[in-house]
Amino acid sequence: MSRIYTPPNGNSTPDDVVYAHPHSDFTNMQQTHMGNDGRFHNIWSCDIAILADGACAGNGTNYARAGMGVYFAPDSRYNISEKLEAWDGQQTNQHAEIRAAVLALEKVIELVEDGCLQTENVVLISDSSYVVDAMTNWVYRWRNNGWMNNRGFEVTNRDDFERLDRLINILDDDFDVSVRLWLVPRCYVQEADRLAKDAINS
Amino acid sequence: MSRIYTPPNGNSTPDDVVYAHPHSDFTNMQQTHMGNDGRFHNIWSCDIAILADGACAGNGTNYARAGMGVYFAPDSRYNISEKLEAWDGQQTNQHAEIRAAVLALEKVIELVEDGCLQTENVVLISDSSYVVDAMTNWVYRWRNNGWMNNRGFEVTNRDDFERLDRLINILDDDFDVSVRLWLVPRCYVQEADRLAKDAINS
RNA sequence: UGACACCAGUUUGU
DNA sequence: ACAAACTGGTGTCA
Repeated sequence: MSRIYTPPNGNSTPDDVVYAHPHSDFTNMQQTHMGNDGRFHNIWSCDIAILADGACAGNGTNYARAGMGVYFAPDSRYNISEKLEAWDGQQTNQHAEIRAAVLALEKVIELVEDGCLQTENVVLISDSSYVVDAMTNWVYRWRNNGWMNNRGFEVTNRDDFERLDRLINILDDDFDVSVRLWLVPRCYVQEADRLAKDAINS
Repeated sequence: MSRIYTPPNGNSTPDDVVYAHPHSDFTNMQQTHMGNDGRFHNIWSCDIAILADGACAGNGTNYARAGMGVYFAPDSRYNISEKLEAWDGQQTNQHAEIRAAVLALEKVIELVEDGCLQTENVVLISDSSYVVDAMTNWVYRWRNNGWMNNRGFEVTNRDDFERLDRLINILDDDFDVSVRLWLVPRCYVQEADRLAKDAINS
């Protein structure tokens, strides 16, 4: 199945589609359930949408600092605001964008394994055509050509792209969760952007 | 004589060589002279350097639009900014690059015939190895093999290559002007690039 | 296979 | 206004 998410109405925005969906907000959930860790969690059996965004202060300079934001819902305990550690790869905007998507799907797997989330469809929302195009178009070529870009060099951030690709396949194969990506304008991922920037300034 | 220009110091750039040369700037010229057209022109007796560049918006698409830029000096009246007309051949980057060189040398001949330029050495500066290699290497074979490329097909843009080749020979034979070509990185032909792009967006 | 151009698009920043 | 980080493509030759 296609990894591209297309909203029911072609012109729909996340505001229309996600927030109109009663199941998109974890925090409004009243039902709780004791998870494998002995703590109470909300239980979901629904389609969910997640915002992922990266930020990088001083991008392109040698003092760049990158961070990732993953947003499930207002004040959700599952939201992520994480710095990209200096030892953990290049401090670039692109790297942060990919890594945000990775964190989002890793969290989904964690929640599903924990039993506190039951879902069949995840929509990963990003404003990065770099990430969305990579996972919906380019990756199929890359898998066949040894991850080479048009200029004959190895694809930058290959490790994280492979990781993201693998996560999508694992969710599909092992958990029956189909992940699709939705490319949206910047203004619709502000909550995740906030979380990414907060991580940088902490 | 070789058509390749090699700067005195192998690592020199146009910035080093051209702009350090006091005669490279038409606009600083104080002496004027009435030309054949009854108008006043600057008179030169010097070696000159000219930047030529082509641009092509949407190159490779069916809505491509190409333009040429020729740069003598800041705000020189001799600078050229010209669109490649639709009826005047293929709208491609390569075509524009060659045509820019053609326009430059046609302008030189015009100025020399007008008597407003006296020169023995012209350096035509381009960032196109396609054009420079063609005029400094490949053309000698092409003249002997009926303008065939390696794959046995006729050389693309043959007409303009022949025209350019002829201009160089005419300048040499009829005007005692030796033309040499200098291949430089993109960043050194920005002024001509600007003129080419301006032509497209007009 | 190599090289030089010419573009298209997105994000991140100062 | 500038630049960096990234991808995709064509135009052409050897």
